[in-house]
Amino acid sequence: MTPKRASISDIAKELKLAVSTVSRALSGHSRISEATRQRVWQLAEQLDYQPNHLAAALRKGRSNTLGVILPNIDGHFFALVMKGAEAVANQAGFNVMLCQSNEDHAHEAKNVETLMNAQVDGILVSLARNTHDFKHFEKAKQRNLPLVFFDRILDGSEVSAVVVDDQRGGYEITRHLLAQGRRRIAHFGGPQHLNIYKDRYAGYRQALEEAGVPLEEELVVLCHDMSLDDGAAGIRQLLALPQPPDAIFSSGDFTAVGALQALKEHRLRVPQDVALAGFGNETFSSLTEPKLTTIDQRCEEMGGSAIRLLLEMIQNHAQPSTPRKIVLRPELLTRASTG
Amino acid sequence: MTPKRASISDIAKELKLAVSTVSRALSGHSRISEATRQRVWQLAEQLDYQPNHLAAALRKGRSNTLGVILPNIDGHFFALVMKGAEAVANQAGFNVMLCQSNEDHAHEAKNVETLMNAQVDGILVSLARNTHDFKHFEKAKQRNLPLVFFDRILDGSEVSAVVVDDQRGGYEITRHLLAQGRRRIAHFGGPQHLNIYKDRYAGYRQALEEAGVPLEEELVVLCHDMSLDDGAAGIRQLLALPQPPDAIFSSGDFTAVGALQALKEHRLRVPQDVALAGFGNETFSSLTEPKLTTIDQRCEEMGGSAIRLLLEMIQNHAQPSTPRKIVLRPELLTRASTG
DNA sequence: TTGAAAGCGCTAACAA
DNA sequence: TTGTTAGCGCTTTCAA
Repeated sequence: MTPKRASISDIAKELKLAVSTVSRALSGHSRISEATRQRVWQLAEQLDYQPNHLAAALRKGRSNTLGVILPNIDGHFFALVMKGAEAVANQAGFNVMLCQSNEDHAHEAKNVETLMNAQVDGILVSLARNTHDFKHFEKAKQRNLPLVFFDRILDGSEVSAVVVDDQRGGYEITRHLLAQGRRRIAHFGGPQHLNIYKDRYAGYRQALEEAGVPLEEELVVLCHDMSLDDGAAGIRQLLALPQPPDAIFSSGDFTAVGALQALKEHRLRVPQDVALAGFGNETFSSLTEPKLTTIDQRCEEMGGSAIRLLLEMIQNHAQPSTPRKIVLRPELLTRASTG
Repeated sequence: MTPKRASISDIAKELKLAVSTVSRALSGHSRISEATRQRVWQLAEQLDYQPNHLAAALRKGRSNTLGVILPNIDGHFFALVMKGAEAVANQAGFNVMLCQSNEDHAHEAKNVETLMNAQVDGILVSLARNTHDFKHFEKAKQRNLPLVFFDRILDGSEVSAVVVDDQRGGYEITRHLLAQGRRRIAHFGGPQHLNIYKDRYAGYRQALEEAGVPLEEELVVLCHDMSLDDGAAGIRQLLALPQPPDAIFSSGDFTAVGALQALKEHRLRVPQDVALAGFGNETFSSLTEPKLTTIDQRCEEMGGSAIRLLLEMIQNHAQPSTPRKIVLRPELLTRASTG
């Protein structure tokens, strides 16, 4: 029924050679006569030989496959990271196995196991929102399986990681608002156990402090899931203040857009009455009216760098090096929403 | 250095059993005494035994891995499809290997080969924009490797596929515009060699015809890549007409938003002066002002259905059934942009 | 119910 | 330069 695919031993038989010879000829080994190499390649082509990676992987103990665990794949950020990651991996001859944790700790733990069973040579991961510990990675670490985190990492864990300098992003965007003459700058922050949101908040505080503008607790709104609704709710809360803000830095673009819509409903003009900035450079951030000032996180670059780091660790597998951390510089995109 | 992971034979040795017995015990075989099953599982747990899928795959000739080829992974549609696909695959105990063709035919051909070498049990694919033939899938088909296409398919090819009823989508959205009293309805169409754009255009024509509204050639604008710019250019072209349209159905949301922006620049009100509808339900389509009427394509469902179909084909691998085509019903989302 | 043995397709050490 | 052989870890007959 199914035409049996040609194997190395088929070629060997046909050519009356040893399988090892054929294997060497195919893998471009040096100690092989030009004549046999030719014959082997020719027959391989003719039989449409396709190497069986599974067998090679089993034998070599390397699958040439990388695992990637993402909280989700819809959504701009992770999709772009994945794009960068896959490109670099493929270039290096590695396949990529994708798992989604669906923002769930338990699911994430299962993903790790799945990927280990699949014998991936390394794992790239961004943590689920409700992951607070490192337990489910310990097994992988014990096995000396290369592990790289990106974006959402666990503070204090001894692992390699690629992140964008979130604090700098928060700092630059706040400074930009200050430079526009704003003084009552509110902040929409995300869950503070996640490094990214903590750092963005820290950047905000740093900029204020440097400018000698006191931090007003009442202007800081911590959101749950950085949704549109969070933004609208935040606006309601802020407008109820005796002295509302004249600018808002939101740690996420969705929340910023939610805020934008709410502000419009309250007949407040952006940026004249309130300047508004987001974070993340989502697709839609350049489609709102006014267009949203935001921070670009170098998503593709992040994915690419992370995979490169992972590949490096796989190559140097012998000596488990000390964890490395790559910090990318975020890019401030000033647009109409901040005047 | 790396702690060697426990294998079946390790367990066998320790327990003085045959590897075959241990294998059966672990895989829940029936003909096994309860006592040994217990002993085996206990030791497996203790040694933290993790099955080596590679070895099992090699032996069984099934890798429990599916390949997915997408034109790209950024962008709402494919990301959501992937989400649905991955979820269903995982549920069924399959891993997913992701490849991006980057909208390039040659790259796509290479992806097919890569996945075949990786011994995937089936491939799910949506065609690159510049793919016009089926050659690079022939090899897979000859090998009887289950193949499912989705969304972007090749007309006339004998393969299983999951698509959304694009014609119905175009039809419903045009009927909706007609119901709003619009009569000069323009259309932004995409590359007509792609089934999706051809069908949306066909739905448009069908609705006009049924309503007895003649098709005006001058109101049909064919775009290259359905970008924002295409939308803006389209508007310029349409507004130069002696009699501009009172409604526009764009085959894509991006183009629709480009049109929206251009219309605003020309001080035309949406929907009062021109009603505007897109296609695809991109995230941003509900964030524009006014919100965009559009068509939801059931992305996640499409991915899930496609994988289910693929799994079915893998199960029934013995008798290669006739190709099946699943057609999902699109959902019209009427929002403010059409009044 | 358990065991022995073969083999999936490939690579790599050792021998010739 | 080529061949022989062992074995990666697992499943699956066949035999006991």
